[in-house]
Amino acid sequence: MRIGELAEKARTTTSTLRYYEERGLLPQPERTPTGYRSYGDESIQRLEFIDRARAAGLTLAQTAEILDVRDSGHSPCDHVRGLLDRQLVDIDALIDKLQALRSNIVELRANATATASEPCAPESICRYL
Amino acid sequence: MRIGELAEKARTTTSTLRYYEERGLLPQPERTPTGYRSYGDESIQRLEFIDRARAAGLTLAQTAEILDVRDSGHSPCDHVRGLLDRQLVDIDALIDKLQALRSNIVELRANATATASEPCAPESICRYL
DNA sequence: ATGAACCTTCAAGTACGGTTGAAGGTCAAG
DNA sequence: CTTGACCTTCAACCGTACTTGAAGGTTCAT
Repeated sequence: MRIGELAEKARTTTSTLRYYEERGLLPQPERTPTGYRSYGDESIQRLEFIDRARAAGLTLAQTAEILDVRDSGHSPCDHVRGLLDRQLVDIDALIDKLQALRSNIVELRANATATASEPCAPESICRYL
Repeated sequence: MRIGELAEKARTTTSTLRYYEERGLLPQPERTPTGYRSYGDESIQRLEFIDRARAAGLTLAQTAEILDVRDSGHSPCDHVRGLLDRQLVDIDALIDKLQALRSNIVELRANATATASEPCAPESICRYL
């Protein structure tokens, strides 16, 4: 299978596949005599895994780590559990931060409505902020 | 006031101030005869405004827009209200997305715990994802 | 044998908000 | 008159995940 066909089957682009290879997510594939990349069907599974990892919010670097562990013959499962745990902590912190930001904006917006009739002083630039 | 003093008063760095100038958030300041930037006290107010805009999640580009309106002699308040409204919509969408991601991770993690004793098949890479 | 559609590499650009470094000029104190 | 802290410009770098473009080679159908 050449790169275009794999890209289509994995619903991505050829540039992304070359990029994944460069980042170490895909192994260097065999080449045809004229230098074209040649992939086997297992590449589709691998790309589906990468997709699931992305859906779990893992970065390409984290995903590459998991694949490295698997490629070196070990089970990456302990590592994956650890990553998922850290993901949860990080995401909760981010949500908290966004909710604080949201509260801030809601308050600013309410204040802006309440005082909409009075003009802002130029030196304050805009008192709604 | 030279750039170092302003940076200290506004709790930032000289590089950031030069960067803000380049991005159009700070006007080009007067210069001393030897080329040093020379700022008045109003620059502190302006930097505090920029800080509040950042605290409301506005980008430097949006903040520069507001300052442009004010600098051209108009009140930016209508514009600011619009920006805050859009901020709220965007942030709500982002929170929703993160909560969906969180649910996904929680489910993956629960499944990982439940099946921790069974080894993962190599071709699935890791079935926890 | 020609043209479309595919493939190759390598470099650079995208958004975001700065930071870091090099190479040099200026200011105030001792 | 020297030392150290300050200032100048310009360019390149950070992380994230790609995309875009240039310049060229290959494959396949007609």
